[in-house]
Amino acid sequence: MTRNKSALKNATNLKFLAKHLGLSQTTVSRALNGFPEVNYKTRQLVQAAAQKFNYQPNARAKRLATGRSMAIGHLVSVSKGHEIVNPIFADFIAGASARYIESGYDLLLSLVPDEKELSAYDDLAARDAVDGVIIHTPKEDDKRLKRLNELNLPFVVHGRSTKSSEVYNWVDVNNESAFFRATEFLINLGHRSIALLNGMADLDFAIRRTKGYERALSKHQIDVVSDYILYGEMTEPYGYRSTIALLDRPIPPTAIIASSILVANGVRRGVEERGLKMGLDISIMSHDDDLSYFRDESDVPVYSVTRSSVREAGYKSADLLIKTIEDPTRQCEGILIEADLMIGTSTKPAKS
Amino acid sequence: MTRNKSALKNATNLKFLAKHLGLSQTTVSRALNGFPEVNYKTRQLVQAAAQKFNYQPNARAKRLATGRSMAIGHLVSVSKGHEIVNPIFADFIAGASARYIESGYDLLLSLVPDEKELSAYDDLAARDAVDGVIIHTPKEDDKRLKRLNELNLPFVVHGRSTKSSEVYNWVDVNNESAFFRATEFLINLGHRSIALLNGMADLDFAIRRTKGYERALSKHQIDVVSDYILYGEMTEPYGYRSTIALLDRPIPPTAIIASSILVANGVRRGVEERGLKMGLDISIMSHDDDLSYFRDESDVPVYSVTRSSVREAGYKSADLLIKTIEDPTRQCEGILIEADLMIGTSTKPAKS
DNA sequence: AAGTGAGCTCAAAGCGCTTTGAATGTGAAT
DNA sequence: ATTCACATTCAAAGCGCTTTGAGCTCACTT
Repeated sequence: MTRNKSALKNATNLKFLAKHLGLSQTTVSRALNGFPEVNYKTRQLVQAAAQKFNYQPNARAKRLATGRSMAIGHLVSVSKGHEIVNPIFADFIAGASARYIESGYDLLLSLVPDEKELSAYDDLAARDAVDGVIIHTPKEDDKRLKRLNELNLPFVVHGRSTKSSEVYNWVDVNNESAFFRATEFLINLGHRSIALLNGMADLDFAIRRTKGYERALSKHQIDVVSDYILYGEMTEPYGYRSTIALLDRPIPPTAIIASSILVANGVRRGVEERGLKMGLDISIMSHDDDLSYFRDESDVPVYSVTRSSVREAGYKSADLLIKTIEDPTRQCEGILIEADLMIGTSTKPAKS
Repeated sequence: MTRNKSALKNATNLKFLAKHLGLSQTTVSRALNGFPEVNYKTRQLVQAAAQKFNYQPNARAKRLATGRSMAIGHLVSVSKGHEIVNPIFADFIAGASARYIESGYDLLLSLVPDEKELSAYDDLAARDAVDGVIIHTPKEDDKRLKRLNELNLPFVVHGRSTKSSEVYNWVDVNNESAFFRATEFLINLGHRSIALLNGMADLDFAIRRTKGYERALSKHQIDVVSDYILYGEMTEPYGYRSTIALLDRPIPPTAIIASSILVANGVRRGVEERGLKMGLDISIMSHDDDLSYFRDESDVPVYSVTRSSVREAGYKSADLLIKTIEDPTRQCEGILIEADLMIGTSTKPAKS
């Protein structure tokens, strides 16, 4: 083990400042933290001196003294083998980070292997390293919720865990309604065989999406063909491969709904490789997380999509978590975000 | 200000453990931290008890006592207006995080608005919140390097800052050579008018890429047409728009080099919209950061690319930073990664 | 003149660890 | 029996902040 001397990066500490001002540490600390019992003039002097010496309270000491970590944990689990980082992740984090900065929280990020997912939360709690966590991509019955409630660590789920019996905070897009509307929109255009390229089958949002899709079909007396519902990791190649497979069937679908814009890109590739025109020969819809690096600024959007900003979801999740941390008596809350339905050129009436 | 009582999430602290064992805190601490002066049997007992009570030293207290934050900062600057999070970021972080976990560091992430970029480092240093930082997407003469050296905060640059006179650690892909090879590869296929869809013009890597591209042209006595070099935010729509513009010129290029696989996707969209066949009618190359959600697992790769794993760069950057933090006397080091040239179906000999 | 209370300020006690420097016990060497 | 070295262990002093509880002034009542 290293026996490191503290490098003392910043010599301007409270002690120094207090001595310099001829005041006690108590008064200086209170002056800077906005306590009312400090004389106006004293506070002015203290603030001026703090400014002058660029004094910032040492984060480590502050955390120990207050018993608060002023940090939020984001654990992202990565499966061994196919180590895919969800591309929506970056935008979600961007939204959350903006909210954290407003309240002075740090964002602690950790990518953990699948199998260590649960114990990673135990560690975090035992070390008391964060004041709360955000749960990403929950399963239909996610074990993490129970564990976190037991650990008494505040958390917010991005998404939901339908079959979990836990009480918890969540922020979610109305996936069921979004995919219901997308499907119905295609049905109203005359499409009868509509394929769904969904995410991984054990994820809660994927299940809700299927549900919305099936509800629309049922409503219009269209049989659900289980062959038309595919599940997989939402990558561009997945969209491509699935599309090729679908188009090569004896009876190919006339419309495809993709679970993300990345998948939709793969779908387009497949469609074009088979010499078809998107929109004209086959309609394509997608869910769109409004990712910054995929944003479509053109006047007429390319894809017809159900759109919902994942960055906004990040901001709202962070907001809810902070409220929960700062008021432990607070009731759990769920925030449901409705997606917008945007019509682009990728959907056209079905050929008759 | 809140006057929060410490919630005391985990009652199993050192004091408790020591009392329980009938030992001093000193001995328990040393037993757990592997100090040699602890009796073998005592250590066994201590470790057993720690295990039993799931004792983990409180992170806040440990940090204050050791004077180390055990955290690395990643500041990502986001421009107001077009708030784009670089998509390679997620994979880079994944690589870095893996290395941090090995050594017990936390990863502190913060997205700061452009204009606060420098002061954000000051804050981090003054609060003494991290032991080091990683610099993302450096400019050709990046002000951050000087600032960090002044602050005496260890750092590693992902990329380089060619015109900076600072001494610093870096991990970079050999962009110049990669784009030289890509360009020469196209030239050898008979292409003479080759467009380059580069990243933002003030970024160091973009400048190096242009340099490699121009060097290849010069070597083969081909005039550099400045109209053929475009700069922009590396998104899919940028690839698309630029391609349309290029193809609609009186003399369109016969080959296009894209700066990222995301841009290449846009290029393909433009090419196909103009009714051309990728490879056959126009050759496309790209740089490929081997992003997890874009990975092309097919036998014959779609794109011809210069490939270099950004995740690996993340791991190496983290490794270099940790070494620097743990040995402050260490000399600065630069790690240059060569990209692989992979031939796909998107490049064919130029039509004569 | 004594009593009261508001307004400020302070010394000191944590927060839960690590680390220093001293103390103890043990057996070998003198 | 005394000394010395070695192996263990411990009490106490930080780390740099926040917060408690007390104290000191000064103005204002009664």
